[in-house]
Amino acid sequence: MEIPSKYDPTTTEDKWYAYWMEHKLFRSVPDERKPFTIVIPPPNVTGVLHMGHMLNNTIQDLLVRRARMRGYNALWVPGTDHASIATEAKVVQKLRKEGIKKSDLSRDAFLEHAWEWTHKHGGIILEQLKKLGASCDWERTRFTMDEKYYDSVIDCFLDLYKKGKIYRGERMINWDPAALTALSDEEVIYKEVASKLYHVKYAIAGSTSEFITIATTRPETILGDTAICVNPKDERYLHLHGKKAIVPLLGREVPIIADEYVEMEFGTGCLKVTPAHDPNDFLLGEKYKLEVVNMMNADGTISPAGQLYVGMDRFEVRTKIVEDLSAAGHLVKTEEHINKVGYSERTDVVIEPRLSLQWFVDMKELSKPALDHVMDDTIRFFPPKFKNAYRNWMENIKDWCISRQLWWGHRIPAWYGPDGTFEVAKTEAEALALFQAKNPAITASDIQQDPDVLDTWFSSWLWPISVFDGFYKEDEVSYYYPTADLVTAPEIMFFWVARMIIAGYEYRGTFPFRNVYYTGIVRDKQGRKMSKSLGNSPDPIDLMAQYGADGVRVGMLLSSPAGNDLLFDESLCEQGRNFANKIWNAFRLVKGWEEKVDNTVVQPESARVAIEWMNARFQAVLADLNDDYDKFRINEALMSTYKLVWDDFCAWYLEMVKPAYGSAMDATTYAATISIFENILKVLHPFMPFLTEEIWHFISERAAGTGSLCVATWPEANEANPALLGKFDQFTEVMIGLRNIRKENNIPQKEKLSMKVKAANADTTFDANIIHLGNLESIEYSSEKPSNSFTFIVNGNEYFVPFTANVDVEGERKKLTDELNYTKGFLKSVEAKLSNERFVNNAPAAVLETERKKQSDALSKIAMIEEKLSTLN
RNA sequence: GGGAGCUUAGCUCAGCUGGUUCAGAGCAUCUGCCUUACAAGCAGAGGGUCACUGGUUCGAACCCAGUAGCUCCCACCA
Repeated sequence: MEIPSKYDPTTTEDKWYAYWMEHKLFRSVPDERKPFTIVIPPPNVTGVLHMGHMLNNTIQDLLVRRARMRGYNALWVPGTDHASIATEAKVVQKLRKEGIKKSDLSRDAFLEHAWEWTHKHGGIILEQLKKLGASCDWERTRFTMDEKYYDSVIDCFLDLYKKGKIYRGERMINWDPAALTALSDEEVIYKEVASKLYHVKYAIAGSTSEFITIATTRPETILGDTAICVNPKDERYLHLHGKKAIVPLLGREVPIIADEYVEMEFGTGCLKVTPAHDPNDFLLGEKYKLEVVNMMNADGTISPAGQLYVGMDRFEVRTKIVEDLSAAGHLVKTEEHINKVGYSERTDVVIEPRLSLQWFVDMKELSKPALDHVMDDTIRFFPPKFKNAYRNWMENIKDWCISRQLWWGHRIPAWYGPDGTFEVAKTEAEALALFQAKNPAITASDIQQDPDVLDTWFSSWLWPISVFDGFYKEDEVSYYYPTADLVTAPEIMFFWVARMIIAGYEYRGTFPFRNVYYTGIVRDKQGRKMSKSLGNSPDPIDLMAQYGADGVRVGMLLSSPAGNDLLFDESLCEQGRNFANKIWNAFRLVKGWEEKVDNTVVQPESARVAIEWMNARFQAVLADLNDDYDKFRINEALMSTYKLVWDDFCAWYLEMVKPAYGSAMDATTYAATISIFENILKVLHPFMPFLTEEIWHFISERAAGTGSLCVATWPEANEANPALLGKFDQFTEVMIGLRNIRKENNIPQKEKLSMKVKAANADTTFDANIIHLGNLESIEYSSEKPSNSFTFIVNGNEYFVPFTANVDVEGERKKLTDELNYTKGFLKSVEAKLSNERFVNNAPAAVLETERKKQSDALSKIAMIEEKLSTLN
């Protein structure tokens, strides 16, 4: 059979993914095994795969595949999020392109479009995840608007309402004038912008000469002014307390009040108060019973209450009113000013603080267990530094505004009667019954359901429960919940992670996941966040086509410790691809031996030792690997595996057991090599599932399905034999010594050499390999020190390779002299330490001991080198 | 304004309890090799004031204080 010298992932990947699906190897149902569960952070239903997903899902797949191999009943639940505002925005945009305005459509007609869009684009991302190799149980794919899931969201609302945790209230909320909806605080992004601070003077009522000057960045809100406020301690304005000011352009008289809230140092120390359009002003308004003038419409235009500029956009008005103020002589000056302005996360328009009736969740009590159990490490954060931010947020948690003025989502189960009262109920019939209990005359046509939907996160916070229909049946949720690990981005720690923990304690009485692994942000080489608008993000599908899914997986994991941003560079994928190719070629070599196996050939000593060592080495790395996984040091686990394969297995082991060209191989060595290779494939599998599965089946016939590598048993941990590993290190040093002699003196590898050893610590374990790999005639042990030889020292043993024909004796002398000088310098530093009385008196015995050993070793080495120098002639 | 974190080789980062894993890894670079698994490879080599300043200690990349720079999170200074 001819195997190509380069690994070709394209056909392999599709073949094995189909195989895994066909044999339902990712399927999980409860059984007697211990469960290991991961729920996917559901991507937006109409989203496409980006690099962040790649990183995130590669890690999840890695964890779940390893757990599966370790005998857990491993389940990775996939699904998508309806992403109410994001999806609705996309649908609105698409309709606009077709010349349809949302406002022209009925709710039902709009939802029909939205579902159509969802069915068309929904699940693309899940198909893309399959390309990556994601081992999800696809039969369980959930959507946050599935019928049952929808029900659980509504039931959760009803439950919290009954518990008095949900209330409706008029609050200052963040209003998105483009999407025409309220946003939670977390959906507002503050950006520093260069703006202007306008100083505007207001006349004092009853005086023609007196003025008071305020400073504002939003002059258009002057239309909503109902007071002027100064600090009571501010001596500049004492004389104005209790007087009234006249709002420019409008001529409205407003009170001048005094409150500590005003900073005397900022601006003029004098603040205009617009209770309807600023959260702080709103509080002042409540405190001083001020009039509330709501001068802005939902879309950011001026309302009739503003009196002037009615119907104009808020930003046009800003320009216009400044001109008018200036013309009327009210503008004192304009300063450049940097301030922070809130933008909508989704639509990127400036948020308008707006007074409105919204639904809220009272978070104070609900969140308590969620705070405590992260702080006491019941739920562990990786890296733990995020506990700080979490605590900070949880300790200052505010009520959660959960209503959104959108159509796409879970509709709020509240109905309003003709008198404005409301009832919360699961269905309209139930609501009607509640109304009729109070007033039998009310009919269905008298009541109307709240038009708003719930915040997306009000559904996704139930994800770890509701994917198992945990609100309705126990069989699955009691088995799979709490889940094992959650892999997500720190950006959604408050949006999602914290709230899932809260819901978990509220509805299951325990944590939703044991570990939270926070990935970093995938950035480009210059450290910029990858984004569509910058165009700096490669298409993951293209990448996988180019480097193979395994190559990209390795590339993603090579340099991404938890919580650290990943500076992505395609060369990482290249390295991943090269690694895949290396493994492939190791396989080709081993496969090539199969037909050379000869039962009559006796196993060479060199191979016997090599096998023993390789097994020990494997065990040592396996121990590290398991430890790295436990600590979520994913990139270190990968690097250990990388070195195990490349350095230990390929560079050393395979060379040690490789039979001479054309020679046969003994059966024992071949079998052992296959066994080692299989173990290596197992630990590689979570990183590179496709390639390893391919080789696994090339190695031998496997039972259909059950013989798949992804359900093979993770290698058992055993003693590593550290003594042998130590001897091996010594062996490699001898080999390096020999290679250097050849290299420096241009002695071809083909030329056989002989070697003599004056051994202080004779150990012949690896001699057969030294002869084999070093291409030596022999190794002779003697107490003699042969002259005219190349020499090197390893662990107190002196190695001599007699000069061959054309030798540079001077060069050899210089080399020895350099080494001598270095060793003398080293000795000097050690002796300086040892002659320091305070060191000798204070350092622990063990440290002292090693220093003394260093000293004696250096002394004997110096003696050896000097002696060798004297034998050169 | 408050908080957290970071600064170690050209790049990305390890360095866990202060001392034999103590100055490391991978990549990149340079040199020599198409050696019958692999040039997507092999054999070697160079490269660091551990941000800076001081302190503690017999001993500091590591602990403490300060300084500088960078990053992130939180917060309504108009």
